[in-house]
Amino acid sequence: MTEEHPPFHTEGCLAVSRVLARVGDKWSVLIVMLLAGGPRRFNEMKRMVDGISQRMLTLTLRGLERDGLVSRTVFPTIPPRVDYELTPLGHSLREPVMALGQWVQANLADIAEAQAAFDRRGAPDAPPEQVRRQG
Amino acid sequence: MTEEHPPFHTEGCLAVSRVLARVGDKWSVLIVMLLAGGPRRFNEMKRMVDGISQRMLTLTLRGLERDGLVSRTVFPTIPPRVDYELTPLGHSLREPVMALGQWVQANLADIAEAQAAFDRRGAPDAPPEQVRRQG
DNA sequence: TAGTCCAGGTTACAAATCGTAACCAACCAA
DNA sequence: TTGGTTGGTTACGATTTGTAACCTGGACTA
Repeated sequence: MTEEHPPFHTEGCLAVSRVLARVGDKWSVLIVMLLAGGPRRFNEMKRMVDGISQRMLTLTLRGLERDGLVSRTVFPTIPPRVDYELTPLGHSLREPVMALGQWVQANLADIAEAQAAFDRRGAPDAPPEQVRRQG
Repeated sequence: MTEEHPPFHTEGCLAVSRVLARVGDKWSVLIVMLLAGGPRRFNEMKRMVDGISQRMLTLTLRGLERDGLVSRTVFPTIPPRVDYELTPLGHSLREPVMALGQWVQANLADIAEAQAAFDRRGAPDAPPEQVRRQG
């Protein structure tokens, strides 16, 4: 006990990680970047994000809307029309998300290489775990 | 046809979103931030990240190791000792992750308020999907 | 001598989530 | 009447996540 609470262990960091997991998931990022260019309709986005299903698009948009990052506007026409748009909060998210995106792009090769090396190590047979330090 | 490829739809953005989903998941972020302070042992991390299970810690660390963000050092002692440490690549990730973290912290209140408003609007007795179990 | 512990993992199994496809509502065109 | 539109929702199988139990293997203990 009397354990000093590490700085990353505070509720702040926990909340951060929760929100990060939400805004950082595969589809959310793509949708935020897509909406960064302006409001879009549902099916328009479905076509653009190619690979996403109606269900996942709905769920992702609901999540973003719930977090206040995206606004949803329904036009009571037939057939229905629904516009999605980044809120100011959503727009402010663009910057850090793009920073992360740029990091990924800049290090994509390193990551791919590390993955290949890791898979090479683990796949063929049981390689000896190398001890690099003394304990 | 009107099949113009939108800018965010390139393979680059797809790879970015894939890696982002990996490094941006709930546990990975906490672990990267935790290891930012220096190398740690397995159980030490398990205690610090409170709420994570052995399995998820193992899986998350394996994923980070595979991506070249974390290095794993085994000491062949009894009982065993394993140190995890951020690689230079992992350290370089700190910056954009913390930027995103700062955005989240700065907008935590807005997000919470938006969530509350959304839940109030939508379903007084049908909460969407938030944490239902608590440890 | 057996029993227990430790650290770090793995496995078995339940619960939640993702993904795919089908269906629905309301109205218009043919 | 049938078919087509848009924006969803539901059903259901496939992944992924989470929980709990077990394992190793020498040291400590009774």
